[in-house]
Amino acid sequence: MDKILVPADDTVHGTVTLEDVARVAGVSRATVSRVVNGKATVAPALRKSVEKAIAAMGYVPNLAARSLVTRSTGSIALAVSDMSAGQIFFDPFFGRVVNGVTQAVRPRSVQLVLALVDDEPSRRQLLSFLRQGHVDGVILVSTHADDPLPAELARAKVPAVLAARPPEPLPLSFVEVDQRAGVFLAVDHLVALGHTRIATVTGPQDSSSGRERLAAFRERLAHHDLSESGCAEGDFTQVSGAAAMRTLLERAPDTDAVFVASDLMALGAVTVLHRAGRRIPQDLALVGFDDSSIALACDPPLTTVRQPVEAMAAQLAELLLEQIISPQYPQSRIFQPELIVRDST
Amino acid sequence: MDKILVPADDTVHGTVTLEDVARVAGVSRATVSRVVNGKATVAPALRKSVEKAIAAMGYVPNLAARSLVTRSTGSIALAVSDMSAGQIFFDPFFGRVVNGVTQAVRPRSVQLVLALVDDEPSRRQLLSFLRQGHVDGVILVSTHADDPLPAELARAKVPAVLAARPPEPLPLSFVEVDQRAGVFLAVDHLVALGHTRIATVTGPQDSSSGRERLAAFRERLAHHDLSESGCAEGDFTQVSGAAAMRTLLERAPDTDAVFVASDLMALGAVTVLHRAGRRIPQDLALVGFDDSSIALACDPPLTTVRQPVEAMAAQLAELLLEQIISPQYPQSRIFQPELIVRDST
DNA sequence: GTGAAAGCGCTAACAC
DNA sequence: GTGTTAGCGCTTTCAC
Repeated sequence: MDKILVPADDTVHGTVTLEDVARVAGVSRATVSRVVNGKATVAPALRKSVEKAIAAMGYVPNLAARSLVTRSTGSIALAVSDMSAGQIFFDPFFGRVVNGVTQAVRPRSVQLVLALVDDEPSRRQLLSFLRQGHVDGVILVSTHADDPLPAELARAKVPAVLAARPPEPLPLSFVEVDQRAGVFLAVDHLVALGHTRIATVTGPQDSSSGRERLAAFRERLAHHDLSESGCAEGDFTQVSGAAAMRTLLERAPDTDAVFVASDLMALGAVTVLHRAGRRIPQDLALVGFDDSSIALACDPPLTTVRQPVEAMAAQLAELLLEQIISPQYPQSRIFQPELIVRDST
Repeated sequence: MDKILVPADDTVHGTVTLEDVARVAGVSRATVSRVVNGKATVAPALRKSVEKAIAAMGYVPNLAARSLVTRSTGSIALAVSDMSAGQIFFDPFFGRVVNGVTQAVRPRSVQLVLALVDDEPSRRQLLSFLRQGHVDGVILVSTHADDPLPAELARAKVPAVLAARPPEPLPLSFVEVDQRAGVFLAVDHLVALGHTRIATVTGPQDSSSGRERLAAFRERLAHHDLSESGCAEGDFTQVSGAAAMRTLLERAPDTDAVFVASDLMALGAVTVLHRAGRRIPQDLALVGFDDSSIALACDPPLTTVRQPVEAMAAQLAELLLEQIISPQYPQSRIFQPELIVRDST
């Protein structure tokens, strides 16, 4: 009884139960539960005294107990599946995803569980974690095309949404940027500026975005009756961008413009260009992809194709949350990219 | 009964319970529980048949039920508290923290819940989340010195560890890099190179690391009988680093070396220097702090003070996990930084 | 070594 | 409107 004297702030969770509150407030557990969950059907007077008791006792509901009966946890997982998931945060792109998802779920008091998957054991661990029902669903950011995870999620019937179109059709909702339109924007811009010797630094060709961007690049060049001046593959890292640029400089020295498939790789390319004494954009123009914070870190600031990542991430959360509330047919949402012209072209 | 025929892969979590497994294996729930939790006291024959039933039925334990009785969840929170928590991932520093923590908890099958705190509501939300016991503890990365969160965590008696020394003494374990030693390394290096007109771009002075680095900078300069050539405050962002560098160039044009309190700010400074036609390191030498991936993104690659962030993050997880298993006296661990000499000095 | 039984704290019918 | 009651699926004494 003297628990009432204990200030709420000092209360260790789990000490005070619904039952305790009910006893003190002189009502039943059900009534307290109704008040806690904001159900309308409680007389103002009772509600008042329950609220008082709750405050006085520092009552905090036990999530495990609640979730045991409601079969929902109030949290979702954000899984990043990549061979080098540990390096993933070096690309500000992922920070934007985390941020977008966080902002979207916050008003609903949904928590985010972060899972980095970079090998077989960690994949199994994630799968079993999901099956144990510790989260209500999962947003999967999977970068390589042969990742078995999307298919496994579909089979496991875990509510899931993907941050990209799956390589093969899967009964899963996904969100994507119109890669093709984005690349067209970049190429058209370069062509309009009068460039004719256009090369590209591609993303890894075992990732769908890497592949799609390269295909679109070639398609658009052909559309303009141009052939590619050069092509070097990177893996979306800065170092690989630098290496690819060096290759290009060597193999196709007369290139006058380069479409680089990510801003981070473009940053690597910029450094190589500086060292080689090539001025940007006078000697060589550069267009990136993403419009992450890295685009502004380039010198000169990078012209790039903007993906509305935050909005896409929010949409991802949206789709998942809907899916969780009531199972529905998989849906997809395509976002349009935008060309951001800065000083590198 | 024909559940046995259902392939494990198709099993939706929650369908099969301990009880079901027990019935099929012809044992009691207690025995199944023992097998699942790897208790030794089970006859090999029974264990065998239980395992068979589990596999056949695709049984997955229900975490909520388990956690209701064990009062532990198998997950911890990583909370980032900052006015601009959303921007936090633009600094690769935080990626390293996430990565270090992830790697450390993975072998123990502990999950990571990410919480970004950037305003009053989100702070209250985190606090109540922690009190509800949905995680067993929290690692707090708090950047500003007047953050009430550390004290609140201590009062709430939530197992917690801090990624930096708290401004005022608190009964909480923490991990930190020896800021002073790191700055000394940087200053001594510059002095040894013959620089005498040394300025600094500081971190925000409402953050402890920002303050400590500035204080150490001045202390070490004095030790060498030097006075600072200039001082401009940034907020650890690239943009602020650029602005601060511009200020310095204007107010103290004869500066021949600058200690910049973070790599990201140094990146901003580099750009400004290029534009101003100052060569690095011939006209002006630059030393950063952190050794994040940004240091290599600089042109020239940045000499910087390396914080062993991954190791620190792992230690943080370690301390928290120990704390959770058995409450102990708060401990602190100090890590030694290291000077990484590259081409900017 | 194994099983029976008692809850963990909560929600949701269902009566009143 | 409000209380009573019956579990949710699991772990864990405590007998056997």
